[in-house]
Amino acid sequence: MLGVTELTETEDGLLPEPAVSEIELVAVLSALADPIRLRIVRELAAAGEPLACAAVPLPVSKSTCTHHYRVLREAGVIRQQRVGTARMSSLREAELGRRFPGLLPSVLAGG
Amino acid sequence: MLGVTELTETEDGLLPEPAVSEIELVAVLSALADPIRLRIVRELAAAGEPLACAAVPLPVSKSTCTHHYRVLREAGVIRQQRVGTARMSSLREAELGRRFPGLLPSVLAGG
DNA sequence: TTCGTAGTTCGACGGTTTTAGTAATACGAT
DNA sequence: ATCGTATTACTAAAACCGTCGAACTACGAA
Repeated sequence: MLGVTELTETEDGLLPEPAVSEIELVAVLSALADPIRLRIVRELAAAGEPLACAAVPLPVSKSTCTHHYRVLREAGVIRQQRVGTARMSSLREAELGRRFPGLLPSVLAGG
Repeated sequence: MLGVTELTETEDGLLPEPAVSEIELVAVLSALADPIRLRIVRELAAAGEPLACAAVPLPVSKSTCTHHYRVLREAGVIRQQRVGTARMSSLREAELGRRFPGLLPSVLAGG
């Protein structure tokens, strides 16, 4: 079962995410090609530590917010973990850098 | 009128495109977040010289093909110029590199 | 146990994107 | 002039995406 994405939440509250080798370029680019998701990614990068969804102020409803975080997670851009009632999200910066070197930095730097 | 995108074709057959400063990150990412357009961009990068639309074999109809080239051009990723009956397309590699350093190389390198 | 907080799921709506077909245009060659 | 090639424009259908509200789950605190 090596390399297969978990379909259900693991015991430690980690939500399902693609393995590094499974991360697809088109999926990552699609995930990043949205102003709100880009903003989330930038906040996470700036924070440098896991952030709760609610910690990033966004001009959309909660359900839309959930949607955007899921797109990012399923693309392999972020990781999400249940901690109590919160979902702590963090950038998969190193893993992404391993799969697509230079991509995330250039996006984060980009105006 | 400096820095304003031309709305109509210029005399030398150059099709309307955004100025470097007008190129938007989200637009570029959206443009690249499609398998067919990514393929076009890769072929153009590999060729290193302007290519006619018809020179890149694609599994879609001609009109769809036109559409994808236009998306790339309007995002500022490629340049298109009429040469006789053909539209020669080329990557705006240097300009893109100036606006978003490292972005295109990382996308081209990515699996 | 009851309440509040954080977030999800579901169904729907509206707008955009992708797609193809058909007709039209521009040009080079005959 | 006419023909073939390359490509666009227009139109219309299908698929996709971002958005919301309402109902729901899960957890911690009082």
